[in-house]
Amino acid sequence: MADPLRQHIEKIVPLTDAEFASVASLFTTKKLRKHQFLVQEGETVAHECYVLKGCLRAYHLDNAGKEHILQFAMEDWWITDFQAYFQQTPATVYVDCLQDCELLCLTLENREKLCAEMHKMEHFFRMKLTAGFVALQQRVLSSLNSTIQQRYEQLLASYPQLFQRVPKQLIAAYLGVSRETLSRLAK
Amino acid sequence: MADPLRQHIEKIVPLTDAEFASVASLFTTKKLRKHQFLVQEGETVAHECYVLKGCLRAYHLDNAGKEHILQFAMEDWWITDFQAYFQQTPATVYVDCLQDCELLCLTLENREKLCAEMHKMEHFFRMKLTAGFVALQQRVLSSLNSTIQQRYEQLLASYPQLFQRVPKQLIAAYLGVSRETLSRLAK
DNA sequence: CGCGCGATTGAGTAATTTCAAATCTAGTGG
DNA sequence: CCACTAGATTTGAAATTACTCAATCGCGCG
Repeated sequence: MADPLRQHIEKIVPLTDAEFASVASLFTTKKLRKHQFLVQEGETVAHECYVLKGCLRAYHLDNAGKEHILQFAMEDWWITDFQAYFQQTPATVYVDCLQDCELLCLTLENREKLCAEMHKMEHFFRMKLTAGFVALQQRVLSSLNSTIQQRYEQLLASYPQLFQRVPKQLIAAYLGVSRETLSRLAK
Repeated sequence: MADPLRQHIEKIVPLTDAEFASVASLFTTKKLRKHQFLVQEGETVAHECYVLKGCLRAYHLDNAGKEHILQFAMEDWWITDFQAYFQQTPATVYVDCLQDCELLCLTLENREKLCAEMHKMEHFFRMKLTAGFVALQQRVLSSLNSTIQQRYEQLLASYPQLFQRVPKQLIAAYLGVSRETLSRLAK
């Protein structure tokens, strides 16, 4: 049978059945409906979550009440307020569901336990972070050197599924332009 | 005696003398003068570098000939074209010296060897990546929700030494505004 | 002294935002 | 099946902001 988490991990490190069982035992499942919050500003953040099903976003609410989207997550992605999670500080962003979701949740304590006890899993998380780091650098770079038009097209080319699942105004809040401007660019 | 690299690593994991010796043996030193390149676009990237002395920047040159600065690095920081280094693809950015520099260089092969053979070092690199990931998310967020004025002030507050060492036009190229606009904001 | 680099200033231009209104779309209940 | 509604998208026009281009200023160094 296909276990998405196992497949996800085994893209990077092979696991025996026993190893995977002990990994999986540290996750808890969570189901949330559309519009429910996984994280709210000011809360402590207990988990990072692997998305089995659904679509979420992490966003910051500024003083003027505008939402700025830091990250989307769909199946096979991870999401939380990573700063608050890793540093165990109060959340500065909201994470909510854009669709009904099923998640696998891991506490920081269990994450560190996994890393300490299974070298393979520390390797896995390091590889995931490496990819995430590079992706974020590319995002910073594209915000510096690309037009909004180009960034819109790159996003569309990279994640076409995203455009089927979320309204365009959220794409605008991710790219950092007003929905009106995005609408005019998409022509 | 103070070995900066050892102190840097031991902020995260303690090492015996023998362990540090085997870590250190995998680094090579490199000295570069101001204006010399550590990485040029199109090259393969052999090393990531820990900065012992000096100041560097990683920047992208766009079609119009404008420079967009992805990262600065000073003493106790790491720099390279991380995408090209980790993925072993041709460099897309330039890295050059803003001052005379002394670097400790590590190949990807040796990095992976260290991680495979010393669990402690894989932990070290994972922790560094975690911090880097969070810092990049914060940079993305601040580019979405803060004015240039605020980002300038935050940068000044976080890295006052940077402003002593690099011309303001490079700060502008890092923040993503023209030097004229930055000059007007700094009042 | 004069050169070169960096920083500043001014004026005109281009792009994006804001605000308001109109239009479109999907889901709901009758 | 149709009307209604809420949310999403589009359009228009004015206001704001940053950009470009050009000129000037300031300063350290040969």
